[in-house]
Amino acid sequence: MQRPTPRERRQAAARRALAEQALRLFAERGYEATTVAEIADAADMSPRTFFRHVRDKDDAMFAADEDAFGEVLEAAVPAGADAAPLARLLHGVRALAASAGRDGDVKCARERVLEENPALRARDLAQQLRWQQRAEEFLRADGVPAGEAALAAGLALTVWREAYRRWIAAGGDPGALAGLLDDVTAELPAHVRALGARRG
Amino acid sequence: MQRPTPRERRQAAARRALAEQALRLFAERGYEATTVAEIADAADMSPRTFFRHVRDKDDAMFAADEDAFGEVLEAAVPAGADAAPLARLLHGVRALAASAGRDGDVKCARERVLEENPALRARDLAQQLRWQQRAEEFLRADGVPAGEAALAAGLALTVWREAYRRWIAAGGDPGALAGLLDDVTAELPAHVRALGARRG
DNA sequence: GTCGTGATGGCACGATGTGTCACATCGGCT
DNA sequence: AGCCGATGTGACACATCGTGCCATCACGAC
Repeated sequence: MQRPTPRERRQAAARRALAEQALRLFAERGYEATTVAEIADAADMSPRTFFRHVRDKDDAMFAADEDAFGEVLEAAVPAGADAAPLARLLHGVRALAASAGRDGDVKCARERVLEENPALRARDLAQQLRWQQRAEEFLRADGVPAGEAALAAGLALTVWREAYRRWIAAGGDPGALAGLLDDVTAELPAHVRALGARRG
Repeated sequence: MQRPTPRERRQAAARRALAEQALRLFAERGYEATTVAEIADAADMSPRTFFRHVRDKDDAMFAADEDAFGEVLEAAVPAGADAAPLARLLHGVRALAASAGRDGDVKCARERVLEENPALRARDLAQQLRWQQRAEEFLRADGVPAGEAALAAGLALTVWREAYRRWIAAGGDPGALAGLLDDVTAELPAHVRALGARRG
């Protein structure tokens, strides 16, 4: 977490501007109806420069978030291989909720755009998969067996996704995400217990 | 399940040919290096007709599977709202394993292609999300509350994905998928129990 | 055999994404 | 201050993607 160089600062600013303008334009006139030239123009750069900052049109909307999330998560997962893997990951997810659960209006608008555009939704899911894989590697680096780490990471992501889904459905009240996360976590045992109790 | 018309038969044959040739070409020379014109040519149709059968280049690879999977799953989920939601879904998933766990070589090749091409992986994840949503709707149609149905669907998909991942990692032995599915299911209680036992 | 419906192919077009070169701008250096 | 290398930016050309449009062809009904 050393201070960014001027170069990095300008690049980050450009990515933020692109993400903001892309989300705005996608929400206003739709994803397909928005051209790269328009996004680039709204962010004060040439179309050619647009592709220097982001990989493609989809990437523009995700350019901002990609940096922060992973770092927040990994920094908040407590070390110590004695605790349960899923418990450790959920601790990190809770910290992520505190960070991500603030500007609910923007997140709701973003979710509306994702809902209407399968290509963007797919991109979002791919990003979530990368988080899951990073969480899995994190556990394995602490000696957790591969299969156990992968399953724990998958479960943690499922809990996060369901809590986030409920949060958006409820309007994105600031601060409510953490409580929903606890709700979903508390519901896990019931699902699994009922599974084991099935037909003796 | 009425017999298909000649038109539907030809269309299905075209989609199968496209999926087969697309997977082959993507595996041979890479996704980016393969043009739509080449896939269309390998499947004996003009580029223009290519886009009549599949939405875009990505879609060519998924054109075949999209039909079967969902039907198999939904047909195998037992009705009866008295059983636990997750148990019902996992029963359907087990039937899916019996159907999908056969030609492991093709599935491994397919997975290699997905691993090397984020765009295709994203498409695959989007398809999995659609399955999850269909499973959720299926439960809700039987009176399961929304939140419970969504979480159960998410958990079922997580179990499926982890079992499938292990199956591919182990080489895709025919018939081994069902056993891995049972393994992962059996590991669920440990993760959740350890979660509850954490700090009193 | 003829006609109509639907599938196909060919053409043109806008949009996406990349290679390449030229210019501007910012930093350190004397 | 003035120079100079490095990096960022713009402009053009280009291949590919995906679609609208119309002409053509195959197949079934009569």
